[in-house]
Amino acid sequence: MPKVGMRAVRRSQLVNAAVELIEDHGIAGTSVSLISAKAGLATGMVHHYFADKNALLEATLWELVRRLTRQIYVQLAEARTPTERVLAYVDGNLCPASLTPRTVSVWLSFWGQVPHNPRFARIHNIIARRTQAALARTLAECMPREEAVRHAKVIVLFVDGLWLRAAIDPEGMTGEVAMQTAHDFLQRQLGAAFKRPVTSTRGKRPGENAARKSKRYR
Amino acid sequence: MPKVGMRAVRRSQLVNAAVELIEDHGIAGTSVSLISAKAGLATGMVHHYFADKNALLEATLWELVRRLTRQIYVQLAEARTPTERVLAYVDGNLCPASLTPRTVSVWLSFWGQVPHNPRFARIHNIIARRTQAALARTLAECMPREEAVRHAKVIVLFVDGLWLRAAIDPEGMTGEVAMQTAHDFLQRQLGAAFKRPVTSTRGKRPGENAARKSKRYR
Amino acid sequence: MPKVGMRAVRRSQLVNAAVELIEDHGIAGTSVSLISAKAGLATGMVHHYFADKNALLEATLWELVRRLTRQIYVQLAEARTPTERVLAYVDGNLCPASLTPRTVSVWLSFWGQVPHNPRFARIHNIIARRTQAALARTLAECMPREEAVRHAKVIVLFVDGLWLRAAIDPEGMTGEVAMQTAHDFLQRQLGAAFKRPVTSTRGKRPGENAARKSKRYR
Amino acid sequence: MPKVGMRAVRRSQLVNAAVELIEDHGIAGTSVSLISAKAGLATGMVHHYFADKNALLEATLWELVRRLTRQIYVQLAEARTPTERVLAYVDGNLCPASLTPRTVSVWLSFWGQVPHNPRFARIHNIIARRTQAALARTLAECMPREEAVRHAKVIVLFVDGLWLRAAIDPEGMTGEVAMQTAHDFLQRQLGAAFKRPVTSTRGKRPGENAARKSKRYR
DNA sequence: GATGAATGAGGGTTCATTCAT
DNA sequence: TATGAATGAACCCTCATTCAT
Repeated sequence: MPKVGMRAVRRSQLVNAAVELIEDHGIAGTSVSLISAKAGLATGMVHHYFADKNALLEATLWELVRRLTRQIYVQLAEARTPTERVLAYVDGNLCPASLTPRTVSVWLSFWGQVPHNPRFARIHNIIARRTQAALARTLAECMPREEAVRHAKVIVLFVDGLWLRAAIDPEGMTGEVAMQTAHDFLQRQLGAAFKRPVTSTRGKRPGENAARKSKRYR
Repeated sequence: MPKVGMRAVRRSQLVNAAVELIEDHGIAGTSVSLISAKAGLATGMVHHYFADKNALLEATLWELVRRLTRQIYVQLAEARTPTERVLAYVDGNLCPASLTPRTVSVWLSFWGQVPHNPRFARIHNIIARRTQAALARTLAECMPREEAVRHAKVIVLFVDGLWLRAAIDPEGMTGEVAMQTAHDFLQRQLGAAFKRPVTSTRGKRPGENAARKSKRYR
Repeated sequence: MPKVGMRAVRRSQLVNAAVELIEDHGIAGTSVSLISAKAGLATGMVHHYFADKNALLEATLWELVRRLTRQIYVQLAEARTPTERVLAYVDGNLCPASLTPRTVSVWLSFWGQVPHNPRFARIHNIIARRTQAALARTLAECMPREEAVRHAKVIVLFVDGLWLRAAIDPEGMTGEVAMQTAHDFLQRQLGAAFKRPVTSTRGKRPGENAARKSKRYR
Repeated sequence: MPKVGMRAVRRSQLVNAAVELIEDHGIAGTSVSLISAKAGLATGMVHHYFADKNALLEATLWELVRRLTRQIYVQLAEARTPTERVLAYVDGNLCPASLTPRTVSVWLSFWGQVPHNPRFARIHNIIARRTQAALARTLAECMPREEAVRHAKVIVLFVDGLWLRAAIDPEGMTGEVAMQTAHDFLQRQLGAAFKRPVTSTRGKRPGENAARKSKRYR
């Protein structure tokens, strides 16, 4: 009889293998047989557990989302004030653990598919909307709703810009630089509302003690 | 003697065909035979005029740069003050003529190759450095050098963010919206230094009467 | 489970098809698609069972070595004295079963690749060394070691010369002629040490009753 | 009006370029465009001066024959006795100037084509017959005709064997080694008829002072 | 005489996918 | 559940040859 839970295990094996391969060779350089080989499985398994290559890639994209979300949770775990929570979002996206050249490269690969793959486009839009909404909600705690939305938009755009830059110039735009740039920006952008001195060592310890709170950023 | 000047003509044909195909199907979906077919040439011609597919793609990327630069020239033609020149840069990048879904899609395709293609990476870094320097130089006309550099960085990042967003959500982030968002942002970001009321209809007429001034953005 | 043992079967099919095609059209005229077609398989199979065309050709060369070795075994099976064993080597190389125009043609094709293919060069050198050593060992049974080595070298060179000649003039230099020429040569070259009257009909019956003895020529 | 003699000049340019390329990359790796490029001419010129690629290769083969013949002339120039003339033939074929890895490699390339190219086969047979006849004629000056023919055959085969070996193992079988091996062999093979002490430095100076005598080896 | 543009078939190779076992 | 054999279209690229200029 079939082993229980095999499905989840196998899918996870394949997805993780796919992430690594896309990091190294991009989506174009990642074939089904490479994925199954790296996962230690036979080629046939990919189509046994996924409808086709695209379905596997879609699951892979969700896995990326999950990983990034986890980083944000890590930061959120210790955030107490709205200001800190905004920072947590930004830092979760830009901390060295998130903004590695490899990670950024995978995201870039998927972005490149968006215009020709409605499924990917949909996922990205969901994420973008979710993120912006969460950010706006947080900001609304200490400023008028309208202003909060406007700021949320700007922050998301700025973070996206940092990611794109990191992808194109991984040496010049490391996680450290990106965080510093973002902090400076936030300081000026949010002005008085952003009182807290942004000097903490936050983002430097990707402590595993978090990842439990606030489904809001999921 | 064989027809003279064919080289330039054919290369141009092939590059333009490549742009169109990448707009429609991405780099992955753009094969050499499709390119030559769209250009109305035999498959062999691609390798007669380019070392390989990659060389053609590189030329294609430069063509994209050229097109974008031309839009910036269009805007610059009528810019008189530093403020207007900063706007010209931003509008050249975001005006509806530049930020079409198709154009954005091609750029995204090339960005996706950057981590695995040193040639593309080099080109993108050249452009980024060039752009930021030009912007900083312009801003330095009305503020301290250091501050100018800082603003230039932020503006470039913000524009990049807008492009990425436009790529992922072409409906929501049209050229018009992008320009408006950017103008609002600039207004706040540059503050007093940015006195001029940004309300012009600029960017809506991609007049061909320009493209002559200021080698600085070249 | 997939069919077991297919690997060996398919590789053999492909190698045999390659031999036939190279016999007929040379290596240059033997394409992967021709090979797979002659083997009754899809083109993809070649790269499923071999790293690339070169790996298939390498396996094909080893198959040729195997076939030639088998002929030598056939002759060795009935050899009792050192003299007879020397003759067995020579006859195994030159008997009509070995020295057909087609066989010679395939070898010539591979020789032609040697200067530009290190793998082929290596294989040929291995064979040459092996052969000469075996011959010298046998000759050493009835003459001083030094002399045996000298004779072995000469015999190998002479046999090579006969192969080259057979390749260039298959009509004039048939297996029969080659054997007779070699026997005359050996008679004179080895002189007294070569007492046995070389008149047998050996080599004319490629009996399949042998191929078991003496690992020495392996 | 057409420049006189251009034909010969151009053909020579192309043939020499072909020799160099085949030395480096074999016949398979030598394309028409490579040849014309190396000759400093346009691609079209090959088909202007030769019927097709094969005709050029044929001319190239004849050029190789010419070069080898010239080496034999060099040796023949100083040969006085029949014995010396036999040596001259052998040395002309094997002297370091003739038996370079590159030269041997080109010949091997052409041999590889022989079974599938009647034109090449014909040329090779002409040369072989010519050579053997000349050698037999010389030997007949100091031994019975029948014996001379037999020896001529053996010598030619042995020299061919040395070439093949040199092709497959250029390090081990240099011109020097080949000459020494051949001299030893001749000494023993021809025995009393071969009185002259073979110790001269012959073959070490490819003096250009010869190349005039005896059309017999042409 | 000389150029190199142009062709299109064919080269080796990779690939997602299917399926018998 | 799991294997990897099998397919064949499509990939990029090379080539000998022709031909307008």
